[in-house]
Amino acid sequence: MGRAPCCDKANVKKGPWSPEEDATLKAYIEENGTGGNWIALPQKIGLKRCGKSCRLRWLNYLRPNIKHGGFSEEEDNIICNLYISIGSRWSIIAAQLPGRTDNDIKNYWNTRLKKKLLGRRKQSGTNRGSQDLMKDASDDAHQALSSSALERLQLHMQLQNLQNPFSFYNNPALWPKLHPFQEKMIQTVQSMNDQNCSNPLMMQQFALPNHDQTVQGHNVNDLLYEQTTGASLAIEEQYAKLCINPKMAELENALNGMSSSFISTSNPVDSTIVAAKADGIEQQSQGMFQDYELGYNL
DNA sequence: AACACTACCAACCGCATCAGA
DNA sequence: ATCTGATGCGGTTGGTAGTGT
Repeated sequence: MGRAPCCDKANVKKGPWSPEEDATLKAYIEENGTGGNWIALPQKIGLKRCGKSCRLRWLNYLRPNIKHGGFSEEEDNIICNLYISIGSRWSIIAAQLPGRTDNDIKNYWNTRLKKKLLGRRKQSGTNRGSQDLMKDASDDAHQALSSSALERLQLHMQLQNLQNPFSFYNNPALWPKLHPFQEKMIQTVQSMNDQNCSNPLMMQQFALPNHDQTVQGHNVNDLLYEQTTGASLAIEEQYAKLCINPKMAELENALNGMSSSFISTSNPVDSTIVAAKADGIEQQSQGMFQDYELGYNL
């Protein structure tokens, strides 16, 4: 069966837009608006284009006040923070950056910003061989962990100021006990690596859950995001424990009320973000523990 | 000069959600 | 409550320009 196509593919032009097409579309929309019907629009103005294509062209390129390229440092920071916080919800991120489109931000992230930020840590490493091995092993062992989650975790850790001797991540004594399954995975990886690959940060990656998962209703990356935006060291440690060890859920009582207060007060962006966070927490709190219980019982 | 490789970005595709009948 | 078409969104692809060999 399959879904019916949105337009007659055979009679629709694809590929780059010509200046004439741009002018036709722009002139019509500026004069009449979209009429609330993108599908009918191209036929109305004599364009051999799919309605979706017209919409995309208008939103991403033709509409007024669009900015292309030249992202500022401030915009980089906003994108980075929001990505860590809510993931690849480009439309929400774009809503925080006037003149930017979701497509533009997505492209910018995927082609430049991600490399700029994640590349920094790789370059600063002294043992590339170990890191590569660890990365490969991580890829194999954690196929289920989305690349988005890994990126966000890597970014988060960078933002933790890893050189800080008082950082949670630089105090192994503070780390919670790992799950036996996680221990085993780490041993496997270590055996693959003849050098000392005891980088605790990589180890932490094995233990951290998917970016959209939650611990007893606390969205993991919301918690991580709060760490990056000034939560106290004590709270940071508690949250880190929550991320790493699902059995630490009894901490929930102690943390009760904390998540709702930080979501409502400490996030600098608008209510859209707050709503997105709340939505994620609400929807995913159930699945997280089922997943972990399954994993724990393996 | 020619080829290979990489980076960038516009556009496409398919799925999810929304809105109205 | 259900169905259907329109719209929105995010992942992916393909073309092109730039750079290296």
